[in-house]
Amino acid sequence: MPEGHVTHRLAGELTAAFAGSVVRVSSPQGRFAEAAALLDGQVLTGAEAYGKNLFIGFGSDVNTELLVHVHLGLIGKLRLGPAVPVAAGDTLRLRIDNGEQAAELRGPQTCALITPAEQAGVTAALGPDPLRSDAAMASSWARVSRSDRAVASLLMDQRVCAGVGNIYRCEVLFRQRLHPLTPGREVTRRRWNRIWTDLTTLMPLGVRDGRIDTVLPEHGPDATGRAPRVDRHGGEVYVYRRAGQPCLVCDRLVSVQDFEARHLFWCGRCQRRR
DNA sequence: CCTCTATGGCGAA
DNA sequence: TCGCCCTAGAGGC
Repeated sequence: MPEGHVTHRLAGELTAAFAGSVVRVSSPQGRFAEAAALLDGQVLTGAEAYGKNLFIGFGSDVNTELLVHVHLGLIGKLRLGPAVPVAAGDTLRLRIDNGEQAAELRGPQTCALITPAEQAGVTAALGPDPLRSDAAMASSWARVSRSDRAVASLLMDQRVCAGVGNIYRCEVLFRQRLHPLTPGREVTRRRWNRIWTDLTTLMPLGVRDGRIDTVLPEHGPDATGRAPRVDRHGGEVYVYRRAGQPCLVCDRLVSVQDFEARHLFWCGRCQRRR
């Protein structure tokens, strides 16, 4: 269940564990069996993340390099751990094993064998990724500033900025005190700049910690004396999945609304259209 | 045991 | 806009 911080963290873990070594590749569940057989016994060259997309490279020769494109979707999981035998009937789509450690992929939206050219096609369709040093935020501003769509919608659009999901979207809008339904056209360049900068602050912390924490120290349990409110996803947040609970800043009950097939959370007092 | 939900995105209508 | 896809954990009975 990933936003961009998860994919980037996984890319680092995969590279650290497997880069440069010959690996066994299999698909116990069967859906990726043909491709897995092709990769089995090859060298894993490294892994790279772009937004919510993860690319795992195989092959010793640049000309014959192949990549596994993984997108976890809503429910996919990729875990690294000690190599243990696969249980019968396991839902394991992809397994990578170097004899010591194993990576196990379950429930992905995408697990496909692609060429470098196809990878370039995937990334070309994505907006700048706040977690990448090559991110050009100007391209996201260009889209936002001429859109009538709500800023909440634009933030989730991977063509606008890659890697942001529902938690980061709701939280960054709270932190910047911006109402989620503000049309992109009404977002000033200065304000979008702050949103972008905030994402480039928050998301690396998510990669480092493996969880999304967005609450500033002055609103946290240490300063306020209240109990920490850690969401099931593992982090402490202002509004995400806190509907009906008091805002950590103003005590107004947090609002929720279904919006484009997702839950949108915000504080009706702290967050204004502007 | 069943039902619901979830950090997502696609294609059909 | 809706249904659907993939899986696992939480909660209800």
